[in-house]
Amino acid sequence: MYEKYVKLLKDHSLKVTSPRLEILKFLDHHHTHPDVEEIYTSLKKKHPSLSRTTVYNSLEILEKNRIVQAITISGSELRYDINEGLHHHFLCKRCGTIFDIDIACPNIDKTLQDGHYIEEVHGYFKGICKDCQKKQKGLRTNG
Amino acid sequence: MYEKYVKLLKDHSLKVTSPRLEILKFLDHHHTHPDVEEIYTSLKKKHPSLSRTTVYNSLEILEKNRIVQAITISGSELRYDINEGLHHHFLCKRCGTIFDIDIACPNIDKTLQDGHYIEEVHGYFKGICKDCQKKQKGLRTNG
DNA sequence: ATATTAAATTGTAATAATTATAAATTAGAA
DNA sequence: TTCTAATTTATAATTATTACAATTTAATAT
Repeated sequence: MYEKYVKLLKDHSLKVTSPRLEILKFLDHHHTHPDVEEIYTSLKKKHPSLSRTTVYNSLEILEKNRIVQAITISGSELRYDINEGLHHHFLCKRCGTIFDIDIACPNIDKTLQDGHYIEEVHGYFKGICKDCQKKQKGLRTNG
Repeated sequence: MYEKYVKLLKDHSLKVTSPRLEILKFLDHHHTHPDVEEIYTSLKKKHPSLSRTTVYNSLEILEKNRIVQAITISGSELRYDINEGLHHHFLCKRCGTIFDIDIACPNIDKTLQDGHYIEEVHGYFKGICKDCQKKQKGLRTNG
């Protein structure tokens, strides 16, 4: 059940603790880019001893080890994602949903340019998602 | 002196007020991607009646009108930039400096893909800037 | 198995960034 | 010049995050 996450932690010489395992499992099962509060609230139900601080601490160390990724696309709070393969993100300004998008980006490979060494690449796209466009069209036709 | 900014505001049917003019002038003269506090503190010196809330409000309306751009690369606070031509940003993890970078990105033109309509593109790159790399090398050679 | 210890977890309090609110002021139209 | 809606201002409230100190625990050595 948890072997996958145990291995992930051990491979990074991190201690295997239940908050870490639960957070990894949650992110692995919920690719909705949840914020800290969502992760905390969800896990708290089954693990009442969990502390919000632990969620912050765990996510920080998981991020430093590149196991999870923090996304700043919303501007107000950090959103988290299991880090499996580089991909970009699209935020719908209307419904707030964050979609994974995997379009090719020539700048993705860690290159030097201007002499700056690139370790991370974040592509954030914002606009109106497919579903919200549909809703809008429907309203227009009827109005 | 301020004609340029007066025109910008009028072209967007925004009222011409001195906070707005001062903020635009400041961003036009300081391409350092300042946060709200830096803008507020700097302007407060010459305009003691200025309120922090006004800086927030003004930046919000300027952003909605695409006159300025809010950057979320740092993750902790919003950083602002005059919106002249699409370009990307590089954050140095060591010194915190945000550099403008203008590398080509094929995804920049407002395209549809997956059916999502793109209105904004933000390319954030993080790593170690040229200067910080130099410093590091110097230390290594001497130690 | 047990003891040991550094690391992790927990709960609370503090901080920092942002937003809400309501009164006073002001830009721009009439 | 008057009028009105929009803007500015100051303060209070909220939200996300970090600091801190006490308790607990994972992993190692005994």
